[in-house]
Amino acid sequence: MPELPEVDVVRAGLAPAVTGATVTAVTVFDERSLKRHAGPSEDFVARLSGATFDEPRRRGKFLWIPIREHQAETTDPEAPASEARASESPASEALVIHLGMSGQVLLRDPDAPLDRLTRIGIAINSPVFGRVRVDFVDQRIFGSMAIDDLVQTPDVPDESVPSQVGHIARDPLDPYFSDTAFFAKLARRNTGIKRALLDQTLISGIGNIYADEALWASRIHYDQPTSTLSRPRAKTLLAEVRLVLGKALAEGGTSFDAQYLNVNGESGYFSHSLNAYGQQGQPCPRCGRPIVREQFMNRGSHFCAYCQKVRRAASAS
DNA sequence: CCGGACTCCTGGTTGC
DNA sequence: TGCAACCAGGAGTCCG
Repeated sequence: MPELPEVDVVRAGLAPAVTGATVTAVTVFDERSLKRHAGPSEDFVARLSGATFDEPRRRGKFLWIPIREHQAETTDPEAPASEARASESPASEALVIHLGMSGQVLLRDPDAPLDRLTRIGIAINSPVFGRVRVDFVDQRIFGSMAIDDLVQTPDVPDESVPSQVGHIARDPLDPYFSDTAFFAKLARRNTGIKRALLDQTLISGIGNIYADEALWASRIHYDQPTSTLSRPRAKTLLAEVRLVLGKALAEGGTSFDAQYLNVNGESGYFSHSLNAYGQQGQPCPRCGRPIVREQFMNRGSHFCAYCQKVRRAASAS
């Protein structure tokens, strides 16, 4: 399941191909992949056709490509075409991409056969790559594409995000992420730490895999109450989160397959380096006792029952 | 505010 | 061999 590193590999892989590219054709093969688009597929196609893309952006697991300008007929017949043509006007809309559980974005030769699970195909004319196809492939259809309005963020000038991303917190690799604000929110919360790590409105980009990995590295039990985490332990956890995300990012970047122009949402896993996730029954790399798997939050939690125990708050009796 | 249940969804795997 | 049941969970919603 793509988390921040995988999504960022996709962003980085898309950037050289789509930046400055113009959309020449859009095909929606499965409307269910437009579940985050507020409108019918015809509207999606109309708003995307003729669009010119800006550099792709990311927050947490959300990815979007700002639309620099639009050369298709405006949907509002009253609007004078010349007014919307101001060359330096900031993008007001974006193509929003969420990979969900199984989404992939593939850059393909225009004549390449369609993957069986392609849900949306976008043909573009790229200044660098020429004519290519941007295929959205998604087996389980938890992912989606959408055209959404960009809205100014409240805390950083000249920064905007799609309206549907507005509630998503900054991710720990975002330069404007506030560590102290994060610690303060953790202390105020009355919930378990893994729940908090997976709460995209508190800290974004972390999914089940990297939550388990960061908790293992920090020797923290998934259900440790956030309010009982000491500041040093919370700092350690955040540092381990950044470490595990950064490491995956580095490995994902290197596994990028340039020959296929294949921007693959699942290519970034550093499966060789997993210490806890999916390692049930395997010895804990630290103490040798078996990693266990428990059902938690409707998903698997992998941890070392010896290294990672719920600790009482220091003030408790 | 919190947590649990439920929804979306299907290909690959497992089990009979 | 064949088919059904099961499994993976990101994110949103609803309810108690």
